[in-house]
Formats: sequence, C-alpha cells, structure tokens
Amino acid sequence: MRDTDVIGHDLLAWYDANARDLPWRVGPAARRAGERPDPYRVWLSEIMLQQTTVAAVRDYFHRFTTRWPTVTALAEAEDAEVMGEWAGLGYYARARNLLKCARVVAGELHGTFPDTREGLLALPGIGPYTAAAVSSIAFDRAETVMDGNVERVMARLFDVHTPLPAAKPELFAHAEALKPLERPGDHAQAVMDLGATICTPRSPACGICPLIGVCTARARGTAPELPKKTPKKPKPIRRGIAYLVQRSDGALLLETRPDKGLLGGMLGWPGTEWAEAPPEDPPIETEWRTLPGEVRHTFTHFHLILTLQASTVGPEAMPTRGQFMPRAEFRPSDLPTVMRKAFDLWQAKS
DNA sequence: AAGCCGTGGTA
DNA sequence: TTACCAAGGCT
Repeated sequence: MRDTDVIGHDLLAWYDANARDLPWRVGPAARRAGERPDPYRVWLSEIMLQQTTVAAVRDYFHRFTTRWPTVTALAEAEDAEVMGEWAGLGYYARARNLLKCARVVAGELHGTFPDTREGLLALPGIGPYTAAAVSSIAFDRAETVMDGNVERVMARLFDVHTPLPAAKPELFAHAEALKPLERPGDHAQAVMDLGATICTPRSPACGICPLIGVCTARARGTAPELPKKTPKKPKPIRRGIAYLVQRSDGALLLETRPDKGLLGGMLGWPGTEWAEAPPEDPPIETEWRTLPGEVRHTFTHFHLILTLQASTVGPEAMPTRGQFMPRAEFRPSDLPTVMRKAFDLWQAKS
C-alpha cells in the first residue's frame, strides 16, 4: 500500500473507535449501516462551527433545531428572531447569511440543499471549506475539506515549515493526496476529530496518535511548533460611550444596528462611534449621569473601553435614534456580548 | 488581497 | 492580565 493509503486506513480505524458523539453527526457505525445525516443539520452545524469551538456551538445548535427543525421553518422566521437566537455566538454576518441561504433553499430549491460542492458554493455564507464539508459529510462526495485542523495535521504529517497563510496551497495538496474515494465523509470528519482531540495546537498528544508511525514532524521533534504562522498585528484600543435610557414605564431605548459592519443587524444601545473621534450628540435631550466603572471588551481587531451614561425620561420623550422597547419584550440574551456587558453594569449600578 | 468580522476557554 | 486559539467567508 502507498503511504497515503496507510494513513487513510489508520485514520478511519481510529475514527471508528474514537469518533466524537456530536448532535449533528451520524456516527461511523450508523453511517456504515446506511444512515444519512440531515443536510440541514450538517449545514447549520458547519456555519456555527466556523471559527467557533464545538463547546460553544452545542447549546446554540440545540436551540436552533428545536425552534426551527427544518430549513423551511428557518426560512419563515423573522430576522430579529434569528439574530436574537444567534446573539452571543459572534460573527453575526453568519446569522444574516444563514437566513439568506435558508430562504434561497426553501424558496428556490424546494427546501432541498444542493449535493455538490459547486452548488453549495453558490449559496450565501458557504465558502470553500463549508461547501466541501457539507457535500462530503452530508452527501458522501469525495471533496478535499480544508480547515484549521486539517492545515495543522498536514503541516505536522509532512513537516511543512512554511508559515500560514502562505502554506495553504501546499497543505491543500497534501490533504488532496490523502482524500479517499471510500467513506470520504468519515475521512473528513476523522481528520478534524484528530486535529481537535489529539493533534491539538498546543501540547499535541503524539503518544496516543494513530499516525505516530508516519508523522514526519513527530520523527523530527517539530510537531509542537507547527504550523508556523506569520505574526499578527497588535490590537489598538478604541473608546466610546453607550447611552442607557430608561423611560418611566420601564421601556429601554434600543436600536437595531445597520446590516453592514461590526455587530451588523444586532440589537444594541445607542452610542458614539468607537474610535478617537469626539463624542456625537446623545440620542435624546436629557440629564445624563455617568456610571462608575467601564465595559471592557475585545473584538477581532481592537480592544474597546466603553463608558456608560444613563438617564430616565418621561413618557413624552422623543428619541432621535433608536426606539423604546417595552421592558416585557426585552431579553438581555438577545444582545451581543458587549451590549449585554453594558446592560449588566448598568443594572449593577442602578 | 489583505482587512474586517466575536466570543469564551486556556496557558 | 495578556495573547493565542477555534469546523472561515466576504469584500
């Protein structure tokens, strides 16, 4: 057998015995018995898992599939419902694209997901990784699935020292050479499970790795330092003010943020820009009290220090931004994390 | 094509 | 406390 066949065989044997039990997964035994996963659940899980850990996804996946069991049900949901259910999971463009995609599948494709990489790639929110993953996992098509796990496993198996992201084509070629024609879905999941549980970024468990005998980095002692990555830029600090306005009947002044950009489409408190720019006009004429303390939150590319200003207004107050939401309709869990932190601080200090 | 886009866990 | 990291996609 070729080395690539040995790796594929050992990997599948390991997967058969060690596959993680995941809510969206049909395990290797059931899969070999002919059971097929629900493409809707596979797609939903893959969108949620983009740059996100399994531990963070589990509860969200359960809530989404309970509330919207099919792609058609999801397609009929209102935007605010879906954004509220996604709140806290991050990368909110995923939620906007999730709904767009569900509406295309339900409205134009009779509720059936495409089964090919190309067909999936044409849908909103589905890129090269997700298209390959869904066609492979849900439809057992032989596609090369390349995510962060696969990159790391390939870099170690073949001792690739080229830093990411420049190394991607080289790593993809290695992954493609390993791609089997049999059980491609299980193979893809096996590589990712290996990367998530054994071939981990820090302190890889080489001692119990099924591929220890064929791993070049292991033989050369370089596994823990791979893959190499180009250094990241430091994160600047931005500041801003958030205004927490409560009406005398308890209603809270909130606004839905524009679809584009940071926290796009999410509910939040009116506020200034987050930068070094001078504060803008507050969203309502009133007396402000500055709350003690501040909200600290780190986004992908900057740190934020948010100060809070609070006020209580009468029933006649007319805001220039946002709208009052009755307290009974307000759920803190509908807020993205930074906005929920602001709410928590306001409650603690009020 | 390089920057933008969240969050919580971990060392 | 800080920095790194995770089943990436869009523009």
